[in-house]
Amino acid sequence: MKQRLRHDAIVRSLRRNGTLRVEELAQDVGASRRTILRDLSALRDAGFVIHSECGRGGGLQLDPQSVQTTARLSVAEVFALVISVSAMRAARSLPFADLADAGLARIERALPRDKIRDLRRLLDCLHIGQLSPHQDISDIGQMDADLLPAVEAGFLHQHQLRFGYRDAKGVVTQRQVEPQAMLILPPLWYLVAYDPAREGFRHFRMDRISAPDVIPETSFRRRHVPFEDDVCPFRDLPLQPGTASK
Amino acid sequence: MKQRLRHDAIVRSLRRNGTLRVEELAQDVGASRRTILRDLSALRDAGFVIHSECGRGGGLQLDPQSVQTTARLSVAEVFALVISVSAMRAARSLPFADLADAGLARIERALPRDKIRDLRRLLDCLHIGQLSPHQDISDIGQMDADLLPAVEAGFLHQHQLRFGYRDAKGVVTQRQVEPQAMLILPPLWYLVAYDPAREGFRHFRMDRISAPDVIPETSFRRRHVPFEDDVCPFRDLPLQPGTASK
DNA sequence: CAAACGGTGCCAAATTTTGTCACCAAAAGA
DNA sequence: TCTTTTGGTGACAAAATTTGGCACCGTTTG
Repeated sequence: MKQRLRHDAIVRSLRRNGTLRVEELAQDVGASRRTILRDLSALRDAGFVIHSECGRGGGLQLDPQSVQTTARLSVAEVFALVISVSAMRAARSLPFADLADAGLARIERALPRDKIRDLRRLLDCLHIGQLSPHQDISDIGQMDADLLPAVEAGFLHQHQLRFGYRDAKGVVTQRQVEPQAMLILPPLWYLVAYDPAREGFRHFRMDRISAPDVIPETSFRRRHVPFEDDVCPFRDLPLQPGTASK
Repeated sequence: MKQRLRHDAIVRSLRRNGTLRVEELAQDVGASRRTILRDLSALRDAGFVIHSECGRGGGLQLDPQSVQTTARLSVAEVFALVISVSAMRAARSLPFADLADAGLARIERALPRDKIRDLRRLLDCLHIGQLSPHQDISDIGQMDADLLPAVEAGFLHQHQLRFGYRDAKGVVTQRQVEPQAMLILPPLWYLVAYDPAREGFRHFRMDRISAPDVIPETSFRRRHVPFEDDVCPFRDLPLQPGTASK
């Protein structure tokens, strides 16, 4: 049997049986005592907490808190998760915030270095505030599936975005703008951008943007965005406590 | 060099160099052409999208969208992530919902089977609604760190919970109840439980619960919880679209 | 057609993993 | 104190897996 599979089998067996002796475990997964001991060492290296006691009545016990899963995530998925959970925390509706943060931190640590930098830069662009109670939110639409990648590319490579925008009256106009920030006024998300043609900042509701497109030839500098007083940058919220430690 | 490490090296090299021929890649990571081809096959199995073109000017190219991370998460962390992102989606403030869901689905698939069942049962206990605008939310406190594991154990094993509860006037009473559901009225979270001593259902704000404790000897049956009309079970929301497919 | 390139099957050589055995350390009884 | 039980380590040969080399196939491009 392959090493990896046996490791999984050991974890399963320990979880099922509570406490086991090495001999029993060896018989259970069909491997020798020595191999089991080697595997235990590897599993402990991998982060599983396995208590063991010598002598009569001794045995092995897997700390149920340490049962782990390995999941493969694409970078875009990680971004989405981080931003979603961060927004959740920002909205202060979060009894599981610490645990979720710990999970995020672990996911984040697993990212390649340059992607971590990208993620930080994206989070730098995020701001959050309170929606005015007078705002009409009855017509929230679906966001364009291509919007996230486009906005992401726009932010990270400082490229202008072109898209169609349908305003509150339903009139669609073509825009070409410099993306400067994203603003969350739950439950609405806005793209805050500088429009060179109109020489000023504009807020675009993200569910009203259609057919977004990155213009690779373009480039621009980041500007100071004039936010309202009650808008707070995401990075000022205490995020990912796990990243600092270790 | 170990297989796993070489696989990582291949991904790194492809990401660095954009497009490469098999020969070049082999030289880069110090392995033979045949081994590289075998590794490529394994990587594709593992979910990496690697484009290849035959003939002159051909070569390999890693789809940057598919760059993946493997993260090890504890089960509690997965629960916290799933519940957080699900709540996010329920609050309808979610431009990245689909991606985050896909990530969650992948994480969920990686869980051991019985833990998936536990997760489903936990989600079954979750309900969400709208907080009345008259509610005073100025005194939201920190949730007890022991509460989540206790509530989880209570739900999953049908054990009663004992805890101290501080009501709106600041008076603390001892309770021993049957946990029946969790109710989210953003930004507040409530434990909905049946109190046998008082013969009725009670809502407990989770940030006002202290010193929670599971009473393992006890057991109870699930009851039909009388919810308000605007309260909706979590499971009725379209969750984890990825889990159904495949 | 020939050359450049990715991809596959096969098999012996290289490498890693496994099992056996001897032995140590700690805990629990007798 | 002595014996038994049980986790843990080192060494080494046997077993299993991985690797490299080779021949060969299919596709694309000039």
